[in-house]
Amino acid sequence: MKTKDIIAALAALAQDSRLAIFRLLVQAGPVGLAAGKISESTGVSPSSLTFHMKELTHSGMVTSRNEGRSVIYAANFVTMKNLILFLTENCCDGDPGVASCNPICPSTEGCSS
Amino acid sequence: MKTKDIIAALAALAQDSRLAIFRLLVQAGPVGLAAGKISESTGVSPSSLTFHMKELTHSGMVTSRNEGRSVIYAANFVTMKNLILFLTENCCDGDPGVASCNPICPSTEGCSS
DNA sequence: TCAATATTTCAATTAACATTGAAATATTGA
DNA sequence: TCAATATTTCAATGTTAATTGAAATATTGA
Repeated sequence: MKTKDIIAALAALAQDSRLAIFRLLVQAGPVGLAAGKISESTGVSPSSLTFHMKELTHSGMVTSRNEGRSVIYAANFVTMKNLILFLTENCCDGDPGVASCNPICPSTEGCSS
Repeated sequence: MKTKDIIAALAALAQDSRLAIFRLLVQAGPVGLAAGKISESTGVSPSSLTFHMKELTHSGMVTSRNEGRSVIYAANFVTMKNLILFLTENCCDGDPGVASCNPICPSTEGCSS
C-alpha cells in the first residue's frame, strides 16, 4: 500500500459522517447496505451521501454493487486490514522498546511479526 | 477515546507532510527531534512546520518539550496505540467471519479479545 | 406507458486547510 | 549587551472539502 493510498484511506475515515457510515457498514458485514438505508440510519441527506460514498469508494474503503434500483455499499475489509498493518508497522518500527502498539499483544511481550 | 478524538487523530495523519513527520518521529523514538531537524529532514519550511506540529500536538499524536532554544517533538505512542485499537475493533466487530483485520493474527484464526 | 422509488449530478455557497514570506519572540554564547 | 540561532506568529493567498436543493437518470411494478 503506497503512501498516497494510506493518506486517502485515513482522509476517508477522518470525517464524522464517513466514519459513522463506515462503522455502520462494518456492522452490516459483506452483505452491505443500500444507499437509502445508510442515509436513513445516519441522517446524511441523499445528495450528501453520494459525495461521501464517492470518497469512501475512491479510497478503497468501501465497495459498491447495483441491485435493481438500489446501490449496495459494503465495507472493504482488505483495505482496512492493510491500513491497520501500515499504522502498526509505522508505530512500532523504530521503537521496539516502547511496548508494541499492537493492541492485541500483551504490552510486556514483543509480539514481533 | 471519543469519536471526536479519533477523527482528530486520523485527520492529523491524513496529510503528506504530517504523515512523513510522524513516521520520522516514530523512528526517532521517545528521545524525539528538534523542530529544525524535522524541517531539515522533511523539507517542510519552518513556518509551515509550526502549523503542522500544532495539528499533531492538538490531536495528541505528538508531544513537545523545550530544550534551550529548541523545541523537541516526540511521537505519542499511547495515542497511536489507542487509534489502532479503535480501528481494529471497528473493523472486526460486526464481522468475525471475515478473518480478523488484525494484521498480526493468522488470517485463518479468530484471534478474539 | 406512467407514476413512484432510488440514487446521482450539478451549481452555488460556506468553511476549513495549506503555503508563503516577513516580522516577532526567546534563548544562547561571545 | 549584542549578534546569531531557533521557533512562532501573522496576514495574504489559493486550494480543497462539505452542505444544500433542484434537476436529471435509471429501474421497477401497476
